[in-house]
Amino acid sequence: MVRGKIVIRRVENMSRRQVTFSKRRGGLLKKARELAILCNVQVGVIVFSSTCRLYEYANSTTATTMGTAMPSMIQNYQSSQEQHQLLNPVSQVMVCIHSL
Amino acid sequence: MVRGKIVIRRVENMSRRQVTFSKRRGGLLKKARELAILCNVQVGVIVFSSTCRLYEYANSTTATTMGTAMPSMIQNYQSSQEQHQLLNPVSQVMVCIHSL
DNA sequence: AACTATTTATAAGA
DNA sequence: TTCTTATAAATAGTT
Repeated sequence: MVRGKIVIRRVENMSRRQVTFSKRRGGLLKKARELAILCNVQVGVIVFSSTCRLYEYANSTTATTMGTAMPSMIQNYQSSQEQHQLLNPVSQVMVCIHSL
Repeated sequence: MVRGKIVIRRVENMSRRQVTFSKRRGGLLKKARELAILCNVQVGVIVFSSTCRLYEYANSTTATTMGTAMPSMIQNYQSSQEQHQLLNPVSQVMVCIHSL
């Protein structure tokens, strides 16, 4: 039962954080899918867990092959950001080593 | 007032669709931000309206310059996709540098 | 944009 | 991890 309002701040207890992550990640992806369908818009969501596991949702308003929605979304994003990227070049990479 | 459950299906009325888009888009971005903070994970959301206007949220768990979170997220996404192609899912290895 | 009845999400407990 | 349930949060239709 919800005992009261929670404050939006990092959950310190690790196992509680894991449970919250699992629940809210599902909720976010569901909301993303609903927004895409209801409003006929392009939506992309990327989530990396603390162990760098990837969770994602992406749709396309145009017909595409399975699994191409996110790359297409990223292309659209980069196109729309071209001018900004010229001003703010980024080369940061998060390196991941994790046994799965 | 909500008269009953809605079916997740494209809203046909244009002005209602616009209102739904505005409300739910805000809700989605808020949920994304909450997930990132509560669970200390990397979250990226991209939404393109039907007029191709961009709405986005992205955070980074490592310190980054303003406005670099989404490009960083995209790089991580593309890296993780490359690794999926190169490595067998069974023996995938990743390194995770992450602030906890 | 504000209101509010209802649905939906979800925190904590089992 | 899944289910339950009380309560908070989101939101559809109205104004």
